[in-house]
Amino acid sequence: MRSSSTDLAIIELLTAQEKHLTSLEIYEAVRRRLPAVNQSTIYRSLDRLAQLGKVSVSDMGTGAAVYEIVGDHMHHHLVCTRCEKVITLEHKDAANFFSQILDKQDFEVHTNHLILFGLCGECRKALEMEDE
Amino acid sequence: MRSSSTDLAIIELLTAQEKHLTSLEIYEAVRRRLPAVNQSTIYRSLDRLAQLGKVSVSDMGTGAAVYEIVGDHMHHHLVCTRCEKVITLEHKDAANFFSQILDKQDFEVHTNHLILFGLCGECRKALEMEDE
DNA sequence: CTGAATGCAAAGACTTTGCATCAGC
DNA sequence: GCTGATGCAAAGTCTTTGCATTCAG
Repeated sequence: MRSSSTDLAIIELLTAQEKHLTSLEIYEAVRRRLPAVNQSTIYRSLDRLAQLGKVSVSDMGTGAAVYEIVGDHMHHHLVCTRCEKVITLEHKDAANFFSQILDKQDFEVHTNHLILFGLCGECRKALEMEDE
Repeated sequence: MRSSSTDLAIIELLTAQEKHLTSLEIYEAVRRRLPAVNQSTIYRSLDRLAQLGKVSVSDMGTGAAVYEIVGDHMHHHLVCTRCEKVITLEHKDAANFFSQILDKQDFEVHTNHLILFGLCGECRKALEMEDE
């Protein structure tokens, strides 16, 4: 049916990719398959998919939201603010932290896609060199 | 000196408040003291203060960034997505998580103001009632 | 005088919305 | 025909930028 053509294209795109994409990146990629697609359709489709819990939306503070498929294997991202590298953090490494919060603060964290900014090892070393 | 009048007004405002404010809220509050102040001045001032590490900027996914004073006592926020309540999470409760990431992933988290979304205890109970 | 901060208005980036149209049931 | 998805264009929101002006030192 027509209703799912855009949704489907997005789902397949995000499933094939393993990283988060901006709406613009998604728009450009989907347009290769559906040349007539409009950007507002992408936004509407993404909203729908987010509502259904099929994609996650995060704001990385860059002005543009990023979208990612919600798979069975939940994970988070460590973003290096110097080299922009994105490192995956397995959910199990955060699960303990989240359950501690539930115990101590009686608060159930729902964030299904945590993004932490900082410095990766290489950039830390590079910065140390610079300081000398 | 003139250079600090806006900066100072913002610092004092954010110090008096204990929560994060949007640039618009800051603009409107500062305008009560400095009626002629321009919104772009607020943005430039906030940039400056963020650069100096005096305020933290976070994106709560609402489209508008929120700003908060960086005090000596670092903390994070748990935001209930149902009742909008904001709970403070002491940094020491997150420090362990961050140092684990440093050990395991060789990544130094710089996020000085983490915002986690989820459900507070009251809302969890309320939702359980609804389900019955 | 010089450099930094400001006001103002315009531009920019990202996203949403109103309305007519179109596909599928 | 009805319902939901789409295209198109306009508007909206938040933020940035260029340029002339103003202030402090």
